[in-house]
Amino acid sequence: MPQQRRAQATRRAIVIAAAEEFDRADYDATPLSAILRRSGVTKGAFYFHFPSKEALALALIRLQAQSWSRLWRHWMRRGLDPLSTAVGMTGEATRMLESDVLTRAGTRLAGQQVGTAAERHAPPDWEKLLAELLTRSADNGLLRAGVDPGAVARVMHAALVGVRAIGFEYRNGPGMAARITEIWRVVLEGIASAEWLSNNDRSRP
Amino acid sequence: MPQQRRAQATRRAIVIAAAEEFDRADYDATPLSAILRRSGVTKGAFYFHFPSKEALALALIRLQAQSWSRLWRHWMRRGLDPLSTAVGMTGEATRMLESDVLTRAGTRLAGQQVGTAAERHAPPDWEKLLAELLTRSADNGLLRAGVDPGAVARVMHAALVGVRAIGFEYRNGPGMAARITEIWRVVLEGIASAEWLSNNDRSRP
Amino acid sequence: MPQQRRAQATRRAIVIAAAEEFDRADYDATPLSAILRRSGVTKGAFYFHFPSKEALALALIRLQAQSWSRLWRHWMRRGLDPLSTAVGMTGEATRMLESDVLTRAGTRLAGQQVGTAAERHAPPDWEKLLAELLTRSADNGLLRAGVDPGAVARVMHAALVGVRAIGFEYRNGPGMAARITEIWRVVLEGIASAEWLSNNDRSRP
Amino acid sequence: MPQQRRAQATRRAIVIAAAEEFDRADYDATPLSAILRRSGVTKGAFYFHFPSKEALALALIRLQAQSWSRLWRHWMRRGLDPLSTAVGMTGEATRMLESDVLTRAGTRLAGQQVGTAAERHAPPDWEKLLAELLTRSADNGLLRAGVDPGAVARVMHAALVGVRAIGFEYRNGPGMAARITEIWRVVLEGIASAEWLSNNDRSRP
DNA sequence: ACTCTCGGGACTCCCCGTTAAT
DNA sequence: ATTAACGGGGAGTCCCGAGAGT
Repeated sequence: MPQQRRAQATRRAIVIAAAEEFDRADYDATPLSAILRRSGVTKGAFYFHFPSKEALALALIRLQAQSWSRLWRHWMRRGLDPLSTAVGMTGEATRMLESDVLTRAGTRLAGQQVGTAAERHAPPDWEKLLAELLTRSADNGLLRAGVDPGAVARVMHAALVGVRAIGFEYRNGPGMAARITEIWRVVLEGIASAEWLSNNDRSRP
Repeated sequence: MPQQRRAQATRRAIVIAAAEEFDRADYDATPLSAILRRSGVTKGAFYFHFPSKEALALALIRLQAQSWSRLWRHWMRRGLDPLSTAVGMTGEATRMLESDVLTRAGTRLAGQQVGTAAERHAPPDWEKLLAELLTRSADNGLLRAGVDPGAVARVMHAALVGVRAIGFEYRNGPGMAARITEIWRVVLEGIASAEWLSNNDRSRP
Repeated sequence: MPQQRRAQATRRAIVIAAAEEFDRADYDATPLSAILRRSGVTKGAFYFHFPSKEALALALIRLQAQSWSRLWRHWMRRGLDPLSTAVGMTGEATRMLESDVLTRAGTRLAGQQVGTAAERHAPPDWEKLLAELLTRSADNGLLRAGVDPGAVARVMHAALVGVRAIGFEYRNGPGMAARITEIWRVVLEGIASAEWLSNNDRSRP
Repeated sequence: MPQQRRAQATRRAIVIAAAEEFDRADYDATPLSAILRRSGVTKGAFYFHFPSKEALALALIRLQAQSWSRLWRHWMRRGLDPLSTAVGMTGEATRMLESDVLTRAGTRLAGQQVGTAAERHAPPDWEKLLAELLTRSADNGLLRAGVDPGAVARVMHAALVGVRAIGFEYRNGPGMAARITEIWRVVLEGIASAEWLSNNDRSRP
């Protein structure tokens, strides 16, 4: 166990270098050699830690799935009202995407056909999560009458994915987190109850 | 002249086969051989029409840019109010993405790092276009007071991109066009003037 | 058609170089690179002619199977008595193995697990062929009473294979063809009828 | 000493696993990893016991050479007449090949180019041994007049090797030992003196 | 002192986009 | 417009030692 100190470091180096490379290009367009060069790890060492390039990508995907799970649990436990939870959680998720290569690469890889669908196993389903939070918001009277929570969930999901894609591709403009804040501002204006809006005036940290 | 007839047909066959292949996988993951097999064109013939695989991809990107330009011109000429134009145009664009492989492949390729950025030359900037339409909408009193047209443009742009990405990746759920309609419905509720809303009741085909 | 002239030459060069290399070591122990170096053919050229290393080996196996078929047909048509046919045919086969690398390599490869058994398809069955010839010999009274033709066929088959293996491995001693002649001499002494022996005195060419 | 107990067991496990693997495929086609997996020994442990994969193979070859030596000594001491000794000894050798993986693998490896010829050092020379026994048989009047003992030795050697090769490759038919018995029957009919034959009627155990 | 984990690269086959010869 | 050839680079496997661990 203490023996594995060096091994752990090597494995970590591989994962980080891989994240940085997979963040720049597709799975297919990223040669293993680039990851090896960046991490300063030889082929032999790599294949000691991972059975294949694909396994490495799947590891990244799994890491990112875990990140989201942790994030969700954390926000659920904070005990905020569902609408604030949705806003806050998506905001933090976006900031994570901006700041954490590992999460970013994992998310990106999850959207490509790497490995069998089974191996990627159930990607984190933002749409369903948002639908739940918004339904509960409606039940608690945080949404205006007549607003369809499912529709709003789909809107926000699309916007989230879009912001991510724009952030990945264009890499300029307001920055992902700012964009998400802006989107919530516009959408909330149309769906949130007057009461919720007045209570959460201009606080979207 | 009769000679060029056949050349045109060959070129067209290549482009269509390429679109169908590039629509299924990334640029890198799509071997030229697959395109040749599908189009029934030999290697030699291909290299007569295109200097490289990359040039073919760039041709598809250019084609899609032209599609969008045509679409824009068309909707500008219809003389609708700017807000209806934005709604109608994005709807039709989405339907095109759903029905036309060529446009779809081109759009997808445009989002990957194929060729130098210069060669892809200015991608069609939906965000700017929407900003213009929405600014004019604000000037014409079609938006509620206090609504920031630029922000709305960014929201819709993100949503558009997101819908496209979701459609590409997940390939299930409401379908792109239905999603876009839904998004407009939610967003318009928050930004459109009461007058515009009453005039454009539930007509988002 | 005149065009294929060069292709044929290249293909031939590959096949011959492959035979020479496969004759020196096992399929697995023979790197493709050695074949390419020897033939002066580049990787690209090779893979234009053969889809894989395995396909090349299978081609050699097929070539050798054809050689044997041709040999059999030739000796069958000569109209000799069955016993003389068996003796003459095995002798010539052995001389072919000694002189022709192609046949030798093919025979050797056929005995290894290259490709699926189906792809190697029915190896030439010397044992069955010898059994037929010897049975006919018995029917024609060329064998002594009480001799079991099947048993003799198995003996000779084993001896043939053994001579081949010895020749491949040890590469010294009397030479394959001489060994086969010798074996026949010993065995015939015990099985051939007095009449046949006197008619075929010391003529084993 | 109690230490060496476990070491011996490990070494033995390696040797047996190696035999089983080398019996299935060529030296080159057998990865060291397969042997390690089968024996449950780690790479490090392996390289403690053997300096290289080749050394392991050579150990197997040596083991088999010793097996043969022991077999020879045993039959020499039995005091049978030389011809019966030859028959009995080859029979038992074949049965050993059938039943003992270790001997089988060693014999197989001895026939491949593993290590330098010097390292394999003088393979057990069946041909010479048979020649000696048969010469003595001739001297003792066990062979018919005019029979060349050396020729018969070469015949039987080839048959032996052939039977082994057939047994390795085809794995069907009468079984090695039965084939050897059959071969002796046919050959003896032609070479053994009437007296020997009548004394050793149908006893080839 | 002794295991054996971990790391090192050379080498495997082969697929790829591309060009030369025709 | 086609057939044929080119060679760089893809992932992955191999046998083996360096050096970290007990």
